[in-house]
Amino acid sequence: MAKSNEQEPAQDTPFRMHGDLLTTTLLAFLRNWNAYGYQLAQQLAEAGLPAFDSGTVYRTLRQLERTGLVSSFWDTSESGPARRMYSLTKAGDLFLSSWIDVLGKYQAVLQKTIEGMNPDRGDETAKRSAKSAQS
Amino acid sequence: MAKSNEQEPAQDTPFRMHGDLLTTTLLAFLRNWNAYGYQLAQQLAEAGLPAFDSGTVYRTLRQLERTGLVSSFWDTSESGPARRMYSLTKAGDLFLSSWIDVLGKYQAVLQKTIEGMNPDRGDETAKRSAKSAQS
DNA sequence: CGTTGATAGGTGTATATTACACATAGCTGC
DNA sequence: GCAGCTATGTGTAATATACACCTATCAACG
Repeated sequence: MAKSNEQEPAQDTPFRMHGDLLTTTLLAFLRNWNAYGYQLAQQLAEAGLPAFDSGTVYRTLRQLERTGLVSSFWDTSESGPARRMYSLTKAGDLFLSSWIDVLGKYQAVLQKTIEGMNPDRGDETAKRSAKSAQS
Repeated sequence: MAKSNEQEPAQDTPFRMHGDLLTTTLLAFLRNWNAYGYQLAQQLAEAGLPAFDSGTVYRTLRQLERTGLVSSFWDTSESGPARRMYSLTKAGDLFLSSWIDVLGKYQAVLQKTIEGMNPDRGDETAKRSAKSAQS
């Protein structure tokens, strides 16, 4: 007993590669310039982020609009298909700011993990089980 | 026309505060030490991250186990209710590493947003609409 | 004119994830 | 016994996502 079944290769990694990161990143882009969905989807790809489904991008933008974080209007000034131009609202800006804070906290936690956070030198070979002596 | 309906206060912010961040953070904690669910949920809270539902934490851990990123065994060495002790598998370690890279990219994007990425000085008052002259 | 291809914005749906409420069980103190 | 903390779960409704698919505009080509 007390045997951990190590190393069985992960079946298929059924993880969503995204989460609120899509929402946050879209708002971030819109903080600098107004843009339309097709363009945002491209910027996402160019930024080296994992590929997003364009349908998801469009749907997410509409949802952001429903909740008041962005606003949009049809732009027919250019030739070609009409574009729905989005811009960040004040509420969206506030939301983004708070989310950037949260993201920073996650980053801090992960950063500590990478560096090996224990001041008493983390002994790699003998992983401590739990934080033994504490409280 | 072409009027954007600004400032309508967001209805209720129906956003999940988490995403794969929970998965990633759990794996990150397990990289340093083995732990059980209750403990991990506490560490999450102590790290200043937005509160997680404990049920979600437990469910996520089981799911991580199903996919082979962590392994577990019942620990009855201490008094009190039995604990399911988790540890990171090799697959989990690899997965975590790649995810930290991805997270870094998101951070980079958001960071640029904060700093005001345009070298030509972003004029706050006159937000450029789209990346006008380009291509 | 017809068709192809790029641009642009969607929808339907099956599956996955999550928050919320609630359930179970061990153990301690009274 | 029983209240309360520890510890781990489940049921379910709401939400989110990937994948496949659809519509429409416009430019170029023959």
